Amino acid sequence: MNEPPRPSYTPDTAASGVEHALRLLEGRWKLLILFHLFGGQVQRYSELSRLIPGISEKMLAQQLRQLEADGLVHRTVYPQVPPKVEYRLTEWGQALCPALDALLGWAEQRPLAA
Amino acid sequence: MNEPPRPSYTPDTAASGVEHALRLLEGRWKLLILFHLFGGQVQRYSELSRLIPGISEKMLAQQLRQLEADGLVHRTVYPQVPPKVEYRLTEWGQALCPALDALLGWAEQRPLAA
DNA sequence: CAGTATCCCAGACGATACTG
DNA sequence: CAGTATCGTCTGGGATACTG
Repeated sequence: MNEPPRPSYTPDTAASGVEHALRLLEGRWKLLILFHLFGGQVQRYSELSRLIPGISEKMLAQQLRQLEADGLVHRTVYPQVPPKVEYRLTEWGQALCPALDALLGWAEQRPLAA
Repeated sequence: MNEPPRPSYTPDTAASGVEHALRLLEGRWKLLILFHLFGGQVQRYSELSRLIPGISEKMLAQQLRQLEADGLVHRTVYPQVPPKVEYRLTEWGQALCPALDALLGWAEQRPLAA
């Protein structure tokens, strides 16, 4: 039999690191937003609003601001009328893709309901 | 230059999958608990309570029940006095380890404060 | 030892209206 | 178009006390 996977880090150090990281992704909407920006996609505010049904304008704006403040998303404002704002991932934001891919793989391994 | 990583899945399918998976890990404590069970570790309630400073008994019990209901943690009750209950990860729970490892790697890549 | 029960609060989230 | 402002609700989580 094979041993269960053992993390290379210690629980204490890892906990603080991942916990902090997970904080940045918390909430109902952030992952959804990020998914629509993966692969270098550039989206406008209204486009994201359309792509994510059910999100309110308040939440979309709020979550985008937080993602921006946390360094995951880059916001570009074009000073024109009507206004135009584009969102894209930062490099660090893009780097999240493999991790979420792994998480998705895990989700798919889920055994049928116990 | 290299292209940004492009997920193999579409945002729509992936979003529902990862979103659902992330739901199981939501909250302030679940990751901490899981970390202390990785590598096949078996812990008692009181031990977890000691290992995770700041968690209230209510939250520890509540989160453990949810992890159990979600199929991540296995709970063993020894019918004796005083009571003894042990917690360990299920196979699926152990399978989460690489994904969190990836997430930790991402967290460490974080650029210095913008 | 391993929990439950109860009360309480802050913040997450939603709906709607308004604005540069 | 891309947001803010305001209000109300719901739930995650903390503190404390009690129990089989």
